[in-house]
Amino acid sequence: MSSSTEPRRVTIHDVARSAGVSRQTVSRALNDKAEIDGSTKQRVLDAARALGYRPSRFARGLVRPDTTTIGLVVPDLLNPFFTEVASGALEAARARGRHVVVYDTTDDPAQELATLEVIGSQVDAVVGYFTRPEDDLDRGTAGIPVVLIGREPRTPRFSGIAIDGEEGVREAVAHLVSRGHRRIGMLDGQPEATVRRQWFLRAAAECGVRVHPGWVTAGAQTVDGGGSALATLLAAHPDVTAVFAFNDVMAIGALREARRFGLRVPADLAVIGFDGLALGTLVDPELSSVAIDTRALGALAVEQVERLVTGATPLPPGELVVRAALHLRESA
Amino acid sequence: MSSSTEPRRVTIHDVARSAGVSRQTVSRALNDKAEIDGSTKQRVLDAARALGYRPSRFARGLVRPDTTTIGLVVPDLLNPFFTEVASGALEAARARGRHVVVYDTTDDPAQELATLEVIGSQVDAVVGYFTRPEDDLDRGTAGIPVVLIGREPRTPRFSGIAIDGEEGVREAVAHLVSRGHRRIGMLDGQPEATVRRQWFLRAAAECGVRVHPGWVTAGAQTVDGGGSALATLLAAHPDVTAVFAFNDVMAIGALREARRFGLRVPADLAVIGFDGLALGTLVDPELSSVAIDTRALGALAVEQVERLVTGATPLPPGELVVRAALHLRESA
DNA sequence: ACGCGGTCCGTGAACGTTCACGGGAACGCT
DNA sequence: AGCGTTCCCGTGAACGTTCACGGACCGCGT
Repeated sequence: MSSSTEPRRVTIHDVARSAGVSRQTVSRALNDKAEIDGSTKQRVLDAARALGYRPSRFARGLVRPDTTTIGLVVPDLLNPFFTEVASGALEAARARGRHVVVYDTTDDPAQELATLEVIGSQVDAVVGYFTRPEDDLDRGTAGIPVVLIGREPRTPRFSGIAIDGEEGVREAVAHLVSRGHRRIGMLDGQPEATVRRQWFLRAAAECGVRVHPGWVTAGAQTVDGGGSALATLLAAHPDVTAVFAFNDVMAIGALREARRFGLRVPADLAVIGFDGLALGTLVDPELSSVAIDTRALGALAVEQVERLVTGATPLPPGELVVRAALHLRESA
Repeated sequence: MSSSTEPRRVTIHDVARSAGVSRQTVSRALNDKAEIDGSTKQRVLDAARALGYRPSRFARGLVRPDTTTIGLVVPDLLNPFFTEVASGALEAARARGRHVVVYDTTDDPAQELATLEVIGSQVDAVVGYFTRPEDDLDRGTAGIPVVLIGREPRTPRFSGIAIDGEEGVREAVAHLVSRGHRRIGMLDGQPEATVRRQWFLRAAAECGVRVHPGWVTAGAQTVDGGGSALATLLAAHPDVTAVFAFNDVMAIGALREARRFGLRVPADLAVIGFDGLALGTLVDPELSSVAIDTRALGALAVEQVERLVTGATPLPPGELVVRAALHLRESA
C-alpha cells in the first residue's frame, strides 16, 4: 500500500534543470531578487509550481540564519491566565516576525524538563512559566536565553518578568476595610505561594485589621480548588465577611461555592480575585480583582527575549515588572 | 555599546579542536552513540559546555530530515473554543513528537493569507480554522498538507474535520419542546453560518413547532454579540420563551443580557448553546449546550495531518467528523 | 610471526540553499 | 573600432551537521 521507492525531495536543482537555468537563477526568481529577466522568471516559477517545489527551511536557515523562533512553555493552556499570557506573547512575537512554538506541560513539573530537552535544539530562546528550581532548568537550556514569567531569576543566566501585586493587594484590602469588613480571609493557592499571602498579610496589618491564622486556607489553583478552600474556611470560620483569592480562577470557584452556601455576593460575602482575567466579567456577579495586564506580561517577556537573542542591551530589572491595580466590579 | 566584532557561531569544529578530536567524535559524544571511549566522551562534553556549544538545528535538520513541525492557525486564541481546540492539537502533536507553531490571525481574514505566506516556508503541514475560500488559501500553502478545522473541503488538495451538529441540535430542540416551549428563537452568528441555522429550523420542523422568521436574529460571535442579539430578539418578540445560540460564547452573552432584562433562566427564558465549552460550567446558571469534543477536534486534525505528511493512508471522510450531543445543565 | 576480531577514531561526502564573484552579450558613446 | 555600462546569468564556495567508509591500534590465539 505504500510507495515502492523513497520519494526523494524535489530540490532547487530539479527546478533549475526543468527550467533550463542554473540554481542561482531559480533562487533569484523565487526570492524576488533583481538581475533576472521577466520571462525567464516566469518560466522558473511555472517549473517550480509544476514540480511542487518547496524550498528547504533547513538549507535556507543554514546559510542565512535570520529566522528566530522562540519556545513558549505554559503549564496549562486551558487555564485562562496562561491563555492570555500566550496571546500577548504571540502578538508581540508576530510583530517582530518571530515564530513561536508552544508547549503545554499539563501542570506536570516533570514535563518541564522533558519539554526543555525536546525544545532545546529546536528554538533559539525560551519564554515560559516554570515551577522547577533554576538548577533543574539550567540543564535543558544549554546556553540559550531564557525568560521566566512571573518569577524573578536568581541566576544571571536567566531573565524574568516579575509580578508586583503589593500595591494592588493593598488597594484591595483597603477597599474592603472601607466597606466595613473586619474579618477578611484569604484563599491561598497550592503549592502555597507565600509571596501573595505576604502581600495580603502586610496590607491587612497596614490597614489595621488583624488576620486570624485560620482565616487563610489553601486549595488547588483551580475552580474546584477555590470552591473547596472557601468551604473549609467557612466551615471553621463562618463569621468571615470577605475573602481575597490567590487568583481569579479560584475566586470564581469561591463565587460558585458561596452560591451553594446560600450566601449573596457581595452582600454576605465580598470576593476579590487576582489576575484580572477577562473571564471575570462573564460571571455573576462580575468579579473584582487585583488586575495585572496579562497580555503585557507575555509581550514583555518576548521583548526581553528578543533583546537577549539579538544581543541588544537587555531591559533593566526595573522594567521587567508588571504591576497590579485593583479593578472594582460587582463582587466587592 | 555593541560588540566590536561579529560573534561568530561556535561550531562542532571549535569543540573538536578544543577537545583535540575530530568532528565525528564530537558528534558521537553529543548524540550518545557507540564507538567512543568514555574518557574522551567526557572530555568532549566538557569542552562543549565550556564553549557554550549548541548544535545548529538547521544543519542537523538538513542532513537528517526527521523533525516535522506543524503550523496551527486560529482566529483568536482568547476565544475559549479555539483554546480548547488548540489544547487538543498540542497534546496530540506532543504525543507524536511533533512541534507546533501557533499563529493567531486576530479574527482578521486578511491575516490568514499573510500568516500562510509567512508560515509556508517554516512548517511541513498546516492545521487551522480558516474563513477564506479555498482558492485563496491555495496560494500560500504551496504543496503542503492542509487540514481545515470545522469545515469540509471542496478541493481534494485539502482535508478537513467536519462538525456534525444535526443530531445534537435535534436533541436540544426536542428537549425544549418537551418542556413545553413553543416559541423558540435562535441567536445566529455573524457572518451567518447557515448550516447551524438549518439544523435548527429542520429540527424545529421535525418537532412540530413553527419558527417565525423574526425569531432568528444574528450577532457577532462574541459575548456582547450574543447579548445584543438577544436584546433585539426580545424587543421585537417578547413572547419567545427559549433560544438556541450559535455557540456558547454568544449564549453566555445572552445569559447576561437576560439577567439585565430581569428574566430568570431557565424559568422565564431557556438558553441552549453550542460547543459545550468548559466555560459553560462557570456561569450561573450553568449553560446547557449542544456539546462537541473540542479537544478531540484538535487531536483529530493533527492525526489526519500526520498521516498526510508521512504518506500513510489518510483517514476516510467518515472518520473526519466530530458529532455533537446535548449536554443538559441548568440553563434549559 | 601472523592473522583476526574488536574498539576507537578520523576523512571525504552529502544534505539544499544563498552569497560573492566573474563572465558574456548587447548597447551606447566617443 | 574601442571602451565602458548595464543587464542577465552561471560557477565555486560556504553554512554546520551526520553518514558511510576506512584505518590505526590493541590484545589474543595459533
